[in-house]
Amino acid sequence: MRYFDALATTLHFRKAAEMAHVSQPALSAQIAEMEKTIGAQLFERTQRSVVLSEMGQRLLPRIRSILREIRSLEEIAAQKRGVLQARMRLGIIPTIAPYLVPVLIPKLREHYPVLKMELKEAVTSKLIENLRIGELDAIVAALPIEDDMLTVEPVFHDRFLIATSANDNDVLSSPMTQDNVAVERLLLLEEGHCLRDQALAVCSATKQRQLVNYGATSMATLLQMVSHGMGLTLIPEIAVRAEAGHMKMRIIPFAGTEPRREIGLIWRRQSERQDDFRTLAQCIAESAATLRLGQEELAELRK
Amino acid sequence: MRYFDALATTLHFRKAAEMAHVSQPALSAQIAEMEKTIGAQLFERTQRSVVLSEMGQRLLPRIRSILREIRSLEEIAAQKRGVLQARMRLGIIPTIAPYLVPVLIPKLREHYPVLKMELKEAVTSKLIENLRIGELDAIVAALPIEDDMLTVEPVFHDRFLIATSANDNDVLSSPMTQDNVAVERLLLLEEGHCLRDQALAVCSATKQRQLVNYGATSMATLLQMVSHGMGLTLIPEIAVRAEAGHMKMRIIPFAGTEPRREIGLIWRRQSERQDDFRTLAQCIAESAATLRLGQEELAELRK
DNA sequence: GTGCTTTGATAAGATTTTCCTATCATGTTT
DNA sequence: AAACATGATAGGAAAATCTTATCAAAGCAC
Repeated sequence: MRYFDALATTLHFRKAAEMAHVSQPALSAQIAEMEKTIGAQLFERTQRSVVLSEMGQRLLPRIRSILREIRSLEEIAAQKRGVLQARMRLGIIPTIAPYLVPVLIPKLREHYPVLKMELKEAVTSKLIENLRIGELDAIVAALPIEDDMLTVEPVFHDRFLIATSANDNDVLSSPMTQDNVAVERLLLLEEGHCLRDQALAVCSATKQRQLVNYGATSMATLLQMVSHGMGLTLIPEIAVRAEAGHMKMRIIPFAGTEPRREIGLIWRRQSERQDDFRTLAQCIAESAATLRLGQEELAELRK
Repeated sequence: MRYFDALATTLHFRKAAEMAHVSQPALSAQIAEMEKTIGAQLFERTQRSVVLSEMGQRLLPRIRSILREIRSLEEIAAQKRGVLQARMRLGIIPTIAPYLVPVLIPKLREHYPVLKMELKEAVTSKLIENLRIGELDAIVAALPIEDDMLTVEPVFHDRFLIATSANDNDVLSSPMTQDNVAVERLLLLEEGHCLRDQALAVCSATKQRQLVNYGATSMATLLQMVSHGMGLTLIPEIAVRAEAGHMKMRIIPFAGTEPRREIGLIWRRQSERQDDFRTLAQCIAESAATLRLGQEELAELRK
């Protein structure tokens, strides 16, 4: 049934097989087997395309419903054991994971030693896909996320600061505002990262043509570039201590209203593990709080 | 899940294994496996008894619902192919099967050559059990049957006649009524057959103490006994031609209002194969009609 | 057309799962 | 005490499922 669901979703044997984590022949065989026992075609394979047959259309909602019920069953079972006692598969976006995880995991280990955490790092769109198909139980990502299937719980705010080279004294001359960011020197993450879009939104969108078009693959490489004087970038507060500590860099807060991103925990609306998620959200909020910078720290980073 | 359902029903490993058609160790292992993956006890095994744990109670309705949905899925698939195209597992009580089947099967074969009929012969209570747990799709039995899970469709009436030895001339002296049946000579089927109870109901219940307590295992043996002068019995009309034809026997209709049984087709209320069942009921009615006796035939049998 | 890519089906062999028979341990009944 | 009933365990067989490798057909580039 999972294979049927996947194939009905993708209408493509290979992609469905990938989604179901099996080889394409295995999926083919199972679909063929299913059609045999049912005694009718479920999919019409015209050349070049796969389409649901009438029978397939009729059965699809039922099968989806069954799969949903089974998943809910698993969740109830997990829930029954107590808060955060069952395996939790958590997705985290790459601009949060490396900073949050080292704080969150020990904290969880301390309070919930039985909990098995499985982590996955990917960009928001991938995580949402994984969440929807039930391969993840929850994800940590930047808001807003709007999706009827999902419940979104805001967890903490993460302000943006400017990271630039230690030699760069220009940024000290006047208070840093969103308008006077030197966009022509702005370095960004590669496409797909929400932080890239947020950075563009923060800095005045009018000058975007002048962008340096590079696209770093991670926060760490991006800041490596910054520290080597190749430009400046927005850095989320939670990343500062980990990244700026051992690099020659200057970190400048914005003047006035500081731009920030809101980070939330997201799960499937019909999930039965509400308590788990609320508890987890609380832990994440506490972990994030420890990553916030004090005044002295900020002054030091400003050099 | 089927095993879980069976065990929750029987609260007994052996009986559950039997119901699920597997060996007891197989069921034990699967339940143990299920408890392991869920991480909690599903059943509490105190000495001498098996009880659903709280977790088990919580999961039971969900699992039943899933099993029900899966069965409904199969039925929809079967139905979609057209009327009476999918395997039909039919249960028939022993006092009908041997007479109806030889007429019904050829008829079905003619009109629905693709149909695969699987027949099972057992007493009503066994058939109902099998129907409820989904091992049969429908049953043919004597009414009344009252069960919230089931739908009952009356199909035909089958009157009772008196069968006695060919030498027995007493029965010819006066018109045969329900009151003057020689109950002390009445032979019956063994316990469990509904025909036994019906025969007792037909003949005045006041004299039941005088019963010959034998209990034949089948209509054929019963009539064998009758033809050897060991007594008399009630014979359903549909059985007469097959049984009385080659035996020395006298068949006498009741005078006045003839006692009869009503035969119905019964299926699970939630089954999706309504059309199949209506069609099948029609075929059964037609088959039964061919077993009805004509006037001349009756006269001949009276000798 | 000839080669190249894509797509789903097929084949063969390995792996995993599930099952069955036989047996055991424990408590119950006679 | 002996026979019985009940669920767990062990060992090996059977069945289902998966993976890799390969194929055939169709679309596409040249």
